[in-house]
Amino acid sequence: MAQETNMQAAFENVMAASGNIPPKQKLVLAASLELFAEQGFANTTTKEIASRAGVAEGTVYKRYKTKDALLAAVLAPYVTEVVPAFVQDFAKQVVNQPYMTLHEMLTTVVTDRIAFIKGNRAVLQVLITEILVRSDLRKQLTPRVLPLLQKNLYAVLDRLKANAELVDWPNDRIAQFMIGTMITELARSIFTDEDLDQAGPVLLAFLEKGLAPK
Amino acid sequence: MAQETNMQAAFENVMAASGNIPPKQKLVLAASLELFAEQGFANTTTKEIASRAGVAEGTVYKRYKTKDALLAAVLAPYVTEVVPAFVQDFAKQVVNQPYMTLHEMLTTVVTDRIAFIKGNRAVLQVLITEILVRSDLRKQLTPRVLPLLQKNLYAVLDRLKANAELVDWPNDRIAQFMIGTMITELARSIFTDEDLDQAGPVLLAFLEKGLAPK
DNA sequence: ATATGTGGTGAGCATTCACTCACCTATTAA
DNA sequence: TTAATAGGTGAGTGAATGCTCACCACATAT
Repeated sequence: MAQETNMQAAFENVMAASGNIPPKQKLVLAASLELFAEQGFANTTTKEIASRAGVAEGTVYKRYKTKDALLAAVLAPYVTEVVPAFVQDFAKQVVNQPYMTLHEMLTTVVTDRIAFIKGNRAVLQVLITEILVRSDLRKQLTPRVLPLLQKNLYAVLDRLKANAELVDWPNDRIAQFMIGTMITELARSIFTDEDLDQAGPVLLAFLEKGLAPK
Repeated sequence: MAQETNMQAAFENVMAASGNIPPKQKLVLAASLELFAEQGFANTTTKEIASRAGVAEGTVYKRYKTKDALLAAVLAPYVTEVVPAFVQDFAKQVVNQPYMTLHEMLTTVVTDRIAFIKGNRAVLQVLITEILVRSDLRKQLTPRVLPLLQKNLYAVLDRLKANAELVDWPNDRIAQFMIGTMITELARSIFTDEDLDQAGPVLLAFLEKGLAPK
């Protein structure tokens, strides 16, 4: 499917952007992400990171001057590249197709996002945790994500509402339910460690019914 | 409304149980909760707690021997008292009323939970954050909450399904959507700092439509 | 050959922080 | 009056941890 291909392209962009990074530094990044997801950022020591990456502690600090910079380096590509690419990708698929139905749109969103969650459980878990803990990160992220939603998603929602295909609620509420429902699936996978393959149709049906006009 | 009264009773139980606690220790608990919610558990020092509570650092350790014990003391009453009382309270209202419709049940749940979220934003934020970070807490909590849901909520769901009032999905999926949708409202309030007063009807409508039979 | 730069190392430093302890005060018990 | 107990204090401590730095290895340029 086209959306999956494009999403993978977003990943590969990140990987390509980290092409200049020497191999041991990649190990450091990978170990950081793993440990942050397992134990949380604050409960992870740089010594642990070094040991899991199989490098000396000095190596951890060679490129990333502080532990915070390391967290930023792990999350930044997702915030500045993957998520925007993801949203704009969605836009390309959906915005320019004026006859797309609610069902078709939700199918796209759900399919896409489930694949995304599957491929990024660890990063997403770290990101959500740190968003809850660090109010500065919250304030940094909001102006980056909100306009993207407004310019891409909201236009589609307005059109569907005009066609009486979508319930007449404020766009932020509808986005809340769409994104929130997807995140319940992430939460489920964190709790149960179960795979997400079966989830698609149910999530889709729940959203489609819940967001149908009255 | 009856459910709100009962829920307040649950709060008061906690407060009453902490009746033996000397006043300065209550200040310590209150300051801990505030700071944990603002900065996260790991980013909060015992010196900060002491200073916000207006006591000496030794006082913090008089009753609670470790910082972890302090976190437990803050969360425990909610895990062992408030949440179970809350669920069983729900049971009393709903389980024994065989003619209750989906609409009535969801009204109860949504009304109740919104009030609960409003009154417990801080604790819930700390609880969710720590659940994401500490896998041990996750494993400790699951066997305490799951049976409660199964014995109380699931019975009602089964009956509604039998009456063809509720969509025929597994109970855990339905619970996921119910709880998840409520949590999206908590997330919204964390992001926007907006009050939750207006949310009730929309959440209710979304759930009711989403969970209606096909 | 020499110099320069990049990536890597790990012992060690400075600081922070959870936690302790000897002491104080006040209330209750004997 | 004395003893005992409980709550409170804050300077002090040891361990942990983020971070540095002098040094090494190797490649490329001069």
